[in-house]
Amino acid sequence: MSIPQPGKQVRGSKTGKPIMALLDLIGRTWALGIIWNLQQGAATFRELQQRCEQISPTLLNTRLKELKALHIIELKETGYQLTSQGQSLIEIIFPLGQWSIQWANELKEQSS
Amino acid sequence: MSIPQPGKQVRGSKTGKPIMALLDLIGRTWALGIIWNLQQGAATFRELQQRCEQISPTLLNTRLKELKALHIIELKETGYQLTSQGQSLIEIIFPLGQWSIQWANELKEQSS
DNA sequence: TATTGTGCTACAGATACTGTAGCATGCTCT
DNA sequence: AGAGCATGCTACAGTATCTGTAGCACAATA
Repeated sequence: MSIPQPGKQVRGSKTGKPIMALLDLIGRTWALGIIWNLQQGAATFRELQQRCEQISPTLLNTRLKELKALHIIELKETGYQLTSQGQSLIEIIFPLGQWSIQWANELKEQSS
Repeated sequence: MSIPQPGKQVRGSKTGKPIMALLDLIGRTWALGIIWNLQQGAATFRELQQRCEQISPTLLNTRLKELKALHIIELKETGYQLTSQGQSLIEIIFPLGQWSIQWANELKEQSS
């Protein structure tokens, strides 16, 4: 699967709109999970594998390459970590944690 | 693929944490794309197919079922539309549009 | 009755992901 | 030097997921 670069045709859109490249990227299995788990701080490859519970090393490496190529994460001496762009992305995504809790509660009510 | 319900084990996590169910859900191909395209207002099945450019009807229907089951979208007389929960979700996701534009610009600079 | 538009399904082929094993490299510690 | 251990990462077979084309069943309209 090719890396979804803004300006180019991506999976799901031929327009090259940045949002479509981003949606393609974070719509891939585990991409958001990896970013989410890097919130806790830098992690080595094997640490990340553990944080992500069930990810296969093959896929982890593929996603890491993509995220690196797009400057969302970078590999430093302490391990993989978010770049400043990655940081600003996660600040947007962060409220999802709170939202998901409310959502879970409402689903519980609606089903009872 | 089973529907990722908060409280249950999902793809990528055994803990049942709501955020993990949500990340599983929106990490599936096209899930975010569908939600994003419903911003513009309600759409019939075939309208949605067109907005999503290249989605297969099989997958579109699968995703719609999941999103319906989780009360993020609903089917009304005018077509599929976001529920109030879906609306609040998209308000969180909305800033991604702006972020992606900045990101695209920075990628352009960094590669030149 | 024929046409057009719905929502949706079947199914074969292509693509993406998992899980296990293990390689190559660089440490540290006898 | 040699043995252990941890690192990032790869190979590959098996499985799950997605695409693309065709078309069904139903309803409204002409």
